[in-house]
Amino acid sequence: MKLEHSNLMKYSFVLRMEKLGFDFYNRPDVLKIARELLGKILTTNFDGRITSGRIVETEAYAGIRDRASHAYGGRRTARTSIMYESGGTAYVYFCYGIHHLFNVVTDKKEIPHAVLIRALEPIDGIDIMLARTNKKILDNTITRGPGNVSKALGIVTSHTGTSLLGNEIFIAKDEFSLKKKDIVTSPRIGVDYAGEDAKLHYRFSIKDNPYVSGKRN
DNA sequence: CGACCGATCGTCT
DNA sequence: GACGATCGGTCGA
Repeated sequence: MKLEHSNLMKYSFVLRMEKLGFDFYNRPDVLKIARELLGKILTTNFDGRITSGRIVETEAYAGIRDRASHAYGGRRTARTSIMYESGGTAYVYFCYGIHHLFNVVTDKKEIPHAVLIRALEPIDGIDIMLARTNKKILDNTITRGPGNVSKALGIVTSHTGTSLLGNEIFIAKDEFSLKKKDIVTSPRIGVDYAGEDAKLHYRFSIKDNPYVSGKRN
C-alpha cells in the first residue's frame, strides 16, 4: 500500500505536552475516560529509546459488571489482580500466544476498570518502531490494532503493573482537541463470548483516521 | 472486497 | 486441555 505522507500523518504534530496525572485516571466513568484518551499522546521511554503516538482508538472494559472484562464478576487471579490497582497503572496481558495487549487501569483501587489502547498515529521514534516491527517502510499498519501498538512501542507483559505516572510509560495531553462529531462509537472487537455486553458501544475511535483498526471506521 | 485459517503459548479450569 | 480483548496471509468471487 502506498500513501501520501500528508494523508498518513493527520495528527502527528505535537504542541505543549503535559503528562496526565493521578486525578485523570482515578475517576469512576471508564467510558468517559476511554473517550477522553482519544487524541492524547502515549509515550514509552525504555533506556532512552523514545517512541510515541497519538491515541486514535480505545475500548472501555467496565469492571465486574461487564461480561467482556477479565474482571467480570469480581474475578481476581494472578494475571488480573493488576486491574484492581489504582487508576494510572498499566495492565498488559498476553493474547493468542502472540500479542501483548496494553491497557490503562482506571478508577480507584479495588475497582477493576480498564481501557484497551487499540491504535495510535505514530509521532516520535518511527525508526525504532520500524525496527521493532521488522518493517522497512511506514504504513498505517504499524500501530493499527492493539497487538501492533505494543509491538511498535516495545510494551510486553513484564510491564504490567508499571505506573503511568512515571517516566517509562506515560500518557500526555497537548492542545489538540476533538469535536464530538470527530468521535465514532461502535461495539468492541473480538468479544463475542460476552453475550449481550458484546453489543455495547464501548469502542471509541477518531473518525476517518487511517490507523483505526477493523473494517472501515 | 470478504471469508477463512494458521501461528503460538500463558492462563485458568 | 481448552481457549483467547489478534494479525497477516491466502484464496476465491
